[in-house]
Amino acid sequence: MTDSQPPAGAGAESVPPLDPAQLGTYFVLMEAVSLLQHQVEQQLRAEGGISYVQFQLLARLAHGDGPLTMTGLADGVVYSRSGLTYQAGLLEKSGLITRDPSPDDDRATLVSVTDDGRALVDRVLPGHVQVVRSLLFDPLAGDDVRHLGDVMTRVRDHMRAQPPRSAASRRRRPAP
Amino acid sequence: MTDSQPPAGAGAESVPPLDPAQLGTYFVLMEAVSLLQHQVEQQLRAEGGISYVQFQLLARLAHGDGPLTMTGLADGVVYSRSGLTYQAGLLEKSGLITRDPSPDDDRATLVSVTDDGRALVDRVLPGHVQVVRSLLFDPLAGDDVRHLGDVMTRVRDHMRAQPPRSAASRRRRPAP
DNA sequence: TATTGTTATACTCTATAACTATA
DNA sequence: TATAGTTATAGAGTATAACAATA
Repeated sequence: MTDSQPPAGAGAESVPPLDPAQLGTYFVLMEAVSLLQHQVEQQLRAEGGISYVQFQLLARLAHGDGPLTMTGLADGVVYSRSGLTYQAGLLEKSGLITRDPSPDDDRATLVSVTDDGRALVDRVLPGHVQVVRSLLFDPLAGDDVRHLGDVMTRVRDHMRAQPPRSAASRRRRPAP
Repeated sequence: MTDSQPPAGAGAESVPPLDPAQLGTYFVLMEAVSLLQHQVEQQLRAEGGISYVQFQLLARLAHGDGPLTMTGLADGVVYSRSGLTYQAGLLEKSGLITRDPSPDDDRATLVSVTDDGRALVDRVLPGHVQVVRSLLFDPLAGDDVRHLGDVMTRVRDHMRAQPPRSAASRRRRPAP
């Protein structure tokens, strides 16, 4: 945020580059989380036969108060309606969730975890926690954890506040 | 959520749960980065027709000193050999990289960026930087950025130092 | 024997568009 | 007209195993 240099190569000169600290932080953040994601996926697949997306959906239902609508469940986990329908279909087929019509809104579907679903989360969680602890928290001090949580919460909230670029926006039809 | 309870359902009682701060930090980290990844993918796809993986490969070659072997290029970006061959095939078909036999090691392939590849990186970078800045760095102070970079560097290095669970390890053949 | 890279194949996942039904 | 959800379908990506060639 000090002085801005013009970009070196081609491109819009209206966009100042990131300073080196920012660029490095961005790349290492993406790299570290990518590695973490990969290991976590391995653990979940090996011990529970589920993906991280499915784990998130189950965990959200298992730790929440009650059933969620499909839309409520999708929030932040899946970026298209059909994607959630697909995942919910798999989970339902495996007997981990149920889908029932909502009494309040006849358009909506209420999703609930089954006992099997809860059991699966419980079965997978210890190993999951172990992986996360040994990979993510092992090299961090308590202060680091708090600060990381604080920082990423701000980032998350900031992104959530932004109008999503392509979430609910319907595409305008070009003239046929 | 104050005192730690023993795991309710099935599972290993030898694995203590994460404390709430750790669990929250883990989830918000994954969520925020997932949102960021998604937006970044959109930008790269829209402005350059490439995925983030492809962008990483090109950027690594464009900012590095010279050609890399396939194995060197894969490092941390792709988790299977065939995955890299696939991506390299796409990039080569698009004229963004070239693959040539290595003079040093006749088994190896040396990958280089073409001028088109560099041009693409240059063309895409301003928008990329803009997205990253507005989504990730906007809500952060300079100290936050440094600390985040420091923390994630430690995490990355720690994960790299761990013996990878399934990277180069050959599967042992079960008795036939 | 170990390593580098490719191929074939199967599978998972995602997203777009069209559709139904309800608010 | 807008929203909730499903379906069909197509495309991108990944991983495993088998393979060839070189170290």
